[in-house]
Amino acid sequence: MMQQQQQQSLDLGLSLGGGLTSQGSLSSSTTSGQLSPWAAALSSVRQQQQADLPATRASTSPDSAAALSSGDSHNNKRDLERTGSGGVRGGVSDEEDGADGAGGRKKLRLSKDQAAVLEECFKTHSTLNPKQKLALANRLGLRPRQVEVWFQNRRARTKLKQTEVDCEYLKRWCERLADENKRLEKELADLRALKAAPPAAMPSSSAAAATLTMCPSCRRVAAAANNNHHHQQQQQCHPVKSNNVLPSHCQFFPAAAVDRTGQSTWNATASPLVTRELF
DNA sequence: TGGGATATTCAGTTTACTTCA
DNA sequence: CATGAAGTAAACTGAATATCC
Repeated sequence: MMQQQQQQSLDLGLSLGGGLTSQGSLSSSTTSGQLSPWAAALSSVRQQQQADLPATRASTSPDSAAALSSGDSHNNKRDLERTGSGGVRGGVSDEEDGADGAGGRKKLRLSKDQAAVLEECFKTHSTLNPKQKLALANRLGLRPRQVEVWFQNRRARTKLKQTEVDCEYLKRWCERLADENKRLEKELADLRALKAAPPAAMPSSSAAAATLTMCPSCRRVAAAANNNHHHQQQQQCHPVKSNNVLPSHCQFFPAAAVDRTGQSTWNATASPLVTRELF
């Protein structure tokens, strides 16, 4: 038995799921010392092997408690099997041993403590291996299947939130591109107007060309003669290299799109979630 | 190497329950 | 207080995929 427990403690925390590894906000906070949820789960396994009814069960719904009290070994054995795609419709498959004879699917509402523990564990690992699942279930007085379902739904919620963040990012990026497009069209119109200017204003075509300047960095062309170009208005296109950040108009596909460090060009409203690789 | 069995995850859906007007 | 709509989350289904034998 002790060997099994030691093996469990070795196994726990070693199966980081690959499903959401791109979501650094969930895993980045993890440090080597943050396996306490699993350690606690393990210790609870040891405790509950000696105690039949853990206190946390009082907070679970009647059907859950009934299912548990109706015979843990039976339930655990069944839960180790998958309910599977061929499972009985309506959730009766989980309750068929007398927990809810009426046949209707009763829904458990997790207590705050249970939810907190699950959240804590989810921060550490977004997926569970079977031993982790069992340990958590024992600690919380839930069935392994319930823990498994909770993690599935939690992953789905996380993904949904991340999708919302991505959508917001794309929306803002689209707005920026539209602005940039508008500006370029205006610039093109200016150039065409300049080219079509009457010779009276321009003594020669070479003289006209001489009045055109180009920013060496952004390669934007403008007439130096008039002060309309932003280079004159802003003194310089890229005035001071204070922060090594290119101006926005030079960032058609900004580093933010592939930068996972959060250096987004629109991070003024930095989201709590991570900007994903979008391109 | 191909195929069946099994396990796991995910996307989508259903449904019990809660909240609020 | 009763009620129905809307929202939330637990639970389910089926498909895809990986691994083992």
